[in-house]
Amino acid sequence: MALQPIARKSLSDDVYEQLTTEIVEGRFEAGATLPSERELAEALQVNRGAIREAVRRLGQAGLVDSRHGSGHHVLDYRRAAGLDFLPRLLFRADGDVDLDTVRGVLEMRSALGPDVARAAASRRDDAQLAELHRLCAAHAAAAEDLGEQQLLAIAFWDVLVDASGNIAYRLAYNSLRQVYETVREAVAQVLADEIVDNARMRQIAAAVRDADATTAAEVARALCERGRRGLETALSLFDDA
Amino acid sequence: MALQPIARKSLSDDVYEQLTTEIVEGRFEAGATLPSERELAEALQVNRGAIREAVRRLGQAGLVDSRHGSGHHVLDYRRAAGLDFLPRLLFRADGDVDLDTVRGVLEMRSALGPDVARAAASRRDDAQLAELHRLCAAHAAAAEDLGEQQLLAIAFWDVLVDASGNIAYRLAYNSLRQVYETVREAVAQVLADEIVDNARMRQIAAAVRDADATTAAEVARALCERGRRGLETALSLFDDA
DNA sequence: CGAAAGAAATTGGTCATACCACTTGACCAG
DNA sequence: CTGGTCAAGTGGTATGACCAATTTCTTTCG
Repeated sequence: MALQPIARKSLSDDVYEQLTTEIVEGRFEAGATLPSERELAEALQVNRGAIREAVRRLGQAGLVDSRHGSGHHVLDYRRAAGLDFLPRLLFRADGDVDLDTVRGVLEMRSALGPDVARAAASRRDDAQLAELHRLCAAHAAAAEDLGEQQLLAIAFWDVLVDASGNIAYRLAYNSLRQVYETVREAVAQVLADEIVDNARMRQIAAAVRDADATTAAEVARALCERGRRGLETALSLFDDA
Repeated sequence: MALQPIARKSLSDDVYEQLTTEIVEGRFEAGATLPSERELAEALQVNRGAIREAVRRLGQAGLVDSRHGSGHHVLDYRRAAGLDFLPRLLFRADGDVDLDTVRGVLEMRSALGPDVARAAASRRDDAQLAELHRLCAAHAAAAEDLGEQQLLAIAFWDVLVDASGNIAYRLAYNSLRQVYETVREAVAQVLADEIVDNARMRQIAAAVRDADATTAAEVARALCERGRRGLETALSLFDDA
């Protein structure tokens, strides 16, 4: 593996992680009140400012509701958190990947992907079209290198999402991608069938070029389903073991 | 209008809003560096802690990248922000609603809604099923009261999303709903065709009961499309004016 | 002159302490 | 039962200081 920049985490990052973990794992139940900022500062041996920065972020993420004079009240993250919080649910307490979350992400991608391609076919501009074809060619040239093809496939979807001209798709894609990046290398083999499918990438690019929304959506659906089947196959082998 | 709780916003909330506005409207371009915390504190006449709380949230939202000793660097929110940031893009500088964002949200809903219904049909439990039917009945009883029917329709989808058993759908729904809530009353008339469609709600509930995923998805698609057509019709009238 | 080394300035990160503003609950007067 | 008062607890804001990483400028030396 290539060298990685050293991950520096500030104190409040650490506090944030600890608190989210406690909440997700139910040690602070919905409806409960967080310990006071002063108590948390004492317990975690950090300054109150660090606690406040972390709790503010909890509020933004939709995990707590802060009320002046009353305290920080824990919410049900399933009802109040947004898609940005999904990466935080990918790993469970024991460090294992939560497979239901992975399944959910792929299911959502299968629902969105076709419509992204459909929209891109009707709204793409020439620069995006050219970039799609360039990526298809690079992808073909990178055969035998799964990791590289995976990155190119990501870049391909990135352009497609841009071409869809839908800011909601753009932001949702960013959120899902954050989950994907976390486990990218680990799932490369599982998704290999999809990742190496240069033919379908080209078909999508061609359909987008021809403004053939129906074909673009249909091929995108088939492409996403390949990855999904790959995962289900891997999981079924897992269950047998 | 019913009495509303008084909205209190803290200083850091205000700072956060101002900074997001500046970034979204391009006065701080991607790649640029934010003024130092000390400068911001001086300029906005608040203490540095309030600035830090706000900037931390910018970092969590994906708008800036903070580097010790270097500064807070502005990112391209279109590429780095997640779906949680969508509500912040709903209103433009002049206070008008950004119609492209509304279009995008409805488009995304049309893509997800059918798959949510499909998944719900295969995974729902009895309690969720009963709740769906209860909401259908209440919705029928609330005819003539568009606002009430709108709330019941939201509750209906809420249960459906739960029943889908997909945490990604759950969180994405939460994000989209935050956008919807912001303009809920304003768009009730525009989406009226969908909101009053008790027949399709019942069809979905029935299909979910019968574990008929295909029908559930198909009817959900038709239902979402009604709302979308309502918006497009309203917008076309708008363009003529 | 140019590159390397070092010093200074700038910036984010952390800390301690104080005080203000709001909420809550207990108690009391009407 | 209502409304008022009060004290304790909690979040919100403010200062001022110092640490740590980075950037910029200056100096030094080949």
